[in-house]
Amino acid sequence: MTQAIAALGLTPSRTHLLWELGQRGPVTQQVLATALKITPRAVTGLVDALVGSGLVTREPHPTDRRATLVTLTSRAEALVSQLKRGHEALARSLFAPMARTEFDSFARGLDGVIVRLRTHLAATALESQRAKP
Amino acid sequence: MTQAIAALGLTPSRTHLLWELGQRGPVTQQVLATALKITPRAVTGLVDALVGSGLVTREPHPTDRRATLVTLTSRAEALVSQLKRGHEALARSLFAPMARTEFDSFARGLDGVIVRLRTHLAATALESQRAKP
DNA sequence: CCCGGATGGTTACCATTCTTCACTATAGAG
DNA sequence: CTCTATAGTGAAGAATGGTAACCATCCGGG
Repeated sequence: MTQAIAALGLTPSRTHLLWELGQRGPVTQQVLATALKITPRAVTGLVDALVGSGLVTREPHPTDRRATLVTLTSRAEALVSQLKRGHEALARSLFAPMARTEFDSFARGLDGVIVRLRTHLAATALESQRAKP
Repeated sequence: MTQAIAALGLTPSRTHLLWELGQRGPVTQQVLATALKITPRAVTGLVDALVGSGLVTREPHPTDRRATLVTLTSRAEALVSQLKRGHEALARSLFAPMARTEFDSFARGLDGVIVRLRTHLAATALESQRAKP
């Protein structure tokens, strides 16, 4: 993905933000911070850069004067839909050759692994929290 | 992995370098650059930091006076084997619950996906090379 | 109504990772 | 012995992300 992204003159993080914005429509930077799993401070920098590139605008929030709504420009919307098409094409070329039953059991296996990984991460996160205070 | 790594007072990149060094034994920085898929210049910085932490030493290459051999200290070796144990334990907890046949077909499916992904990457890499000159 | 705590965003500062370009020193082929 | 390729580094900078301090605004309980 990084290759295709760089070809469009974007960095991975900025693209990730555009992608989320494409999924959710205009949202506050807090929402973006949560979606991207970064701090609100980091969102500020990414939005600054994208505003500078004319891919995003900051609009005032209609009811909360503290917040800003980040919105895709039409240029960015075209770009995001191009990314989405590329993503779907890649996914198809990776998984289409698998037989249906083969794909299903593969997906089930992967689901199990992910569940166990999440469990493990939650457990170790609790441990480090207990180690701090 | 990043969590477990930080708990040992290491950064991800530096740990990756130690890991590779653990797999290969003493090697030149060129070899490390290739293994880590970064430029030789970046290796210099990582090795500098690890020398500062007493985890690695720079030894002169026996036959090539331009090159240096990067070597793990005993402290780093203990640390790497601890990482390896953690890695194996995690892998077991993720995959052990799968039945043998289930695991086999999962692994086969994953292999296929990876092969197709590599093919795709190679193709797009050629495209961007053709676009440059 | 208003006061105090919570929330949204930003300024300032720093660490990490990695890159490109220029340069030195050594190897090795012809 | 010269010419080129290779190993490593200095300088400068881009991108990503974090913490701490701070301001403006929101909102609920007195």
